[in-house]
Amino acid sequence: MNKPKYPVLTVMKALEIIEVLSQDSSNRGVGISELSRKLDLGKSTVHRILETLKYYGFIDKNEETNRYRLGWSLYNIGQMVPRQNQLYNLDNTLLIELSQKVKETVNVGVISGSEVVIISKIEGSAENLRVNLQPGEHEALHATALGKMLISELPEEAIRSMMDKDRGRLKKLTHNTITSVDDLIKEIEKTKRQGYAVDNEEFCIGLYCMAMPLRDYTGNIIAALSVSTPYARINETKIKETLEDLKEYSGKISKILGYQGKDSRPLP
Amino acid sequence: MNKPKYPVLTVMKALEIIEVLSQDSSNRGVGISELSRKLDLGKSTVHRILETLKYYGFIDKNEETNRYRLGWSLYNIGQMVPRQNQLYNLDNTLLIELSQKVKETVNVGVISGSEVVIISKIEGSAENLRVNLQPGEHEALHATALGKMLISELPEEAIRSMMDKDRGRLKKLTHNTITSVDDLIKEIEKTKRQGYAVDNEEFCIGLYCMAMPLRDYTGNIIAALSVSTPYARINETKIKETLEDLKEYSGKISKILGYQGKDSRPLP
DNA sequence: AAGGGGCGTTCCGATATTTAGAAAAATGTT
DNA sequence: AACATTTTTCTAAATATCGGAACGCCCCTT
Repeated sequence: MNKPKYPVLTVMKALEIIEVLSQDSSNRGVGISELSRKLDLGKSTVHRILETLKYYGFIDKNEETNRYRLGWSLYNIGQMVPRQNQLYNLDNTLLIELSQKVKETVNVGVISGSEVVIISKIEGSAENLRVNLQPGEHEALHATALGKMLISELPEEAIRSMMDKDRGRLKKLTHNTITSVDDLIKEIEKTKRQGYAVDNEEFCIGLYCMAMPLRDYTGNIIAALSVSTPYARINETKIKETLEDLKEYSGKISKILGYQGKDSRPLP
Repeated sequence: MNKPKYPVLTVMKALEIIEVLSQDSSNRGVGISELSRKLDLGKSTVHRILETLKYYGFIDKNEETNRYRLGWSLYNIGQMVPRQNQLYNLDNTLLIELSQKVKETVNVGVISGSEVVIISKIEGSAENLRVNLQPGEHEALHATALGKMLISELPEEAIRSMMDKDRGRLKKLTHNTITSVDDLIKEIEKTKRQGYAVDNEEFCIGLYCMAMPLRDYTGNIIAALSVSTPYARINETKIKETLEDLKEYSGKISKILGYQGKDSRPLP
């Protein structure tokens, strides 16, 4: 991010103090002089800011040791962040943008039981040929790109137990549907390797789908984002472009959901 | 808490902005004009502060809607708070203080499996007669004040299943030990009502203990604090005084651990 | 299409606030 | 007990903040 045009220096100092305190691994707290040295500020300045932060509960002062550490209001406020940035609160702006870019239908789905549920759908702009999945609809995990993506990071055993098999076979929806659990496991392996899932007329004849994961602040896949295209419009370059776009937007949305990199789960 | 003597007004404004954002239940974010009205600040002022906060990731701006909400650094920093204030990082100052006040041995214990583990011990100053429990030692839950306190808020079923019974009886350590699970349940009820637990020569002849809960930021009992006294030194007034002191210090420590009152778990 | 209201953003001069430093008080160390 | 280090108080100088005014933008109404 670029610097603000008119930064408020005093606020910056306060935030930097908070940052230093948050990096304190000694767990003993940090003293005024230490902060003053680290941030190159006058001791009295640091003192004044610390007292102000303390008044709001953002930091605590240990009266015995005269050291400061993070306070519980920061914890409480921090807890509000995921709640304000949940998937269901997301506005559709990004989805609409993506759908306009790829000119196809865009879906967001989550796992519910052993099915995918569509929680958002933006219709593609190419209007004559499109799929009609409505938000709230449940679909099979094994036959959709969303589904494959959603289960891709579950342990193999969990996947096996989720599949409600009909005499050991998965429900066949088209001639392309993967019906053997072992094959599905292999497909999931491939999905994991590639980082995206494909449904090549496995759910519905004439429909090609690609999906990528949406991760939240824990780093887990909590939803998936897909682009559904009529098979007729599919070709090498379109696939490549769509995957690029999917990557961009799944990344953007994950960022809003708090995903911060490859392995964002806080250490124990 | 009392106001700082020399508050930094600019920082206060920034913190108040954060507080207002954290109270936003619309999940749509808050705009500049709204903040400006709520906090009675100039729009440009709010704008400048928001941009500064954004630069540090403390808040996020939705470029589509021009609204601001809490940012993920606040979440990350918030996550550091419990880690910096864990029970195990607690300095012993308060325990030492308490032990000097009551002139007896003070213990802190947690549940491990179906036993109490002593994680801190401060020896009493009255030196000739004292108990010798070392930190790390495991003791029975049903025969100690710490143990009773620790299980006091568990569901009855959990307590029953924790008690490893010897033919339906609890291990008898002294003639006072509670050996029937039903009696223990009744004792736990009493403990809950009183808010403190007692071990009246149930663990060891000649030893009287009182314990109170240590709660963390979730409001749960994560540890217990006890005072152990040789039976010989026990009398009505001493019990009363000790309970007062235990109350004061268990409160103080719980506060450090983030406990914020009767029901501190943040609302949904 | 034009006008009006709301909003966010830029910029600037007045001035109120912050700042550093010095010094006092408190704390800890030799 | 004297010293060294830290925190806290206080003040005068100056800097950085503030709100107002103006601009541009978007949306809604007329």
